[in-house]
Amino acid sequence: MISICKNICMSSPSASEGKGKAASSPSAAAFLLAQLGSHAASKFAGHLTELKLVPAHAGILRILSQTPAITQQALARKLGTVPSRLVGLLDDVEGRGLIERRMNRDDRRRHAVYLTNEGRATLRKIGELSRGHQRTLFTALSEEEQEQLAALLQRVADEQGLTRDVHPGYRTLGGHTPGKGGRRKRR
Amino acid sequence: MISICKNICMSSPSASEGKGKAASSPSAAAFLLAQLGSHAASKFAGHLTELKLVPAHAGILRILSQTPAITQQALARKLGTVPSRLVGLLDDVEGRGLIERRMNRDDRRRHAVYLTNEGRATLRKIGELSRGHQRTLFTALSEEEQEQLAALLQRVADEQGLTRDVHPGYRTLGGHTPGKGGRRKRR
DNA sequence: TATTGTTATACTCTATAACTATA
DNA sequence: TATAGTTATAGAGTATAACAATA
Repeated sequence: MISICKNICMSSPSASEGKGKAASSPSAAAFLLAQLGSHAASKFAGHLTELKLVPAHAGILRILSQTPAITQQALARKLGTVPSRLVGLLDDVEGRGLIERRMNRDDRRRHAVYLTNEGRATLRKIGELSRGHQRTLFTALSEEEQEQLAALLQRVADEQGLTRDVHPGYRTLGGHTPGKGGRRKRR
Repeated sequence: MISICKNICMSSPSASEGKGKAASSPSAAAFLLAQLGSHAASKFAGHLTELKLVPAHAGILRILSQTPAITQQALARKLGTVPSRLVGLLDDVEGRGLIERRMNRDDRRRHAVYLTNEGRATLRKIGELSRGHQRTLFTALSEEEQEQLAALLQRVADEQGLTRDVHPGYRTLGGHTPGKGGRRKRR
């Protein structure tokens, strides 16, 4: 299910530039961040396959636990994606009984999306996976150092204006354009 | 050239789980890492568009500067990709005069790939971009804190067995399989 | 027969735009 | 007319497997 596909992305600017002072490159931290972030995300996705879920599913479940009865439009906005993409993802998790689309009686165009009990149980399992993931990821650091790291990262994230809930994917790092599809006009 | 495509990937497990102690979630650091890593990689790719390059190009140039005369097979291995994919990427940079494929006289199947002078100049520009990237990424931190962060990250990366030169991409985090192509047998 | 570089192909993802139904 | 959810489609990426040249 999870593929082992790799992708060329960057290479470290660690090379020998200094005049002998073993100066670690000035952009080493940025590279490390990207490299480790990729690694962390990949490992997390791997853990999720135990539950036969992909990261996007987990993101949906979590948002639903925080914001029940959300509409698909709003959910798409929160996740930073387009409503059309949500359809299939919601189909996945609804088909497995993790969420429910309930009709809104006031406006029958809208669906209110809810987490089911099974969805909540799955979310708990995801939490357990996450904790295990975190433990194995940071074995090299003491408890205190982990907190130190988290604090530094949080400050960077805040300054960079990242939201605390969701992060966009890594899809189009290659500098390509994802395709300009569109339906044909029927006659 | 660079697309703004977002991708649902994870959501933070930051939710209210503790009993009031404002306990930051145990997997917050892993999430932050993934989120910031994505952000950093995306920004770096954005900077690279100034040079009309994608991250894979930069990775190739850098490896060539460290390992001249490398064969395409070896280069592919170093980058963690398949030789067939390298072909197009090398075509890109060769078409722009940044690299050269020279015929190996001893074994005419092999190409020795070299960086040109123009390629070296481009690599220097990439270095400048990287430094600027790093500066804007870590404005929130003092010089000392940046070093602290880099040290922590490096220890994690080493323990996790990541190489210092290249990192795999973020392509297949969605848990999909990239496609089972293959050529048709002629006749 | 094995290996190097290359090409053709299949499979996948993702956003766009049209579509249906409601308002 | 406008909006919510859906579907069909286009465009692009990536690994696979066959291929040609060489060993």
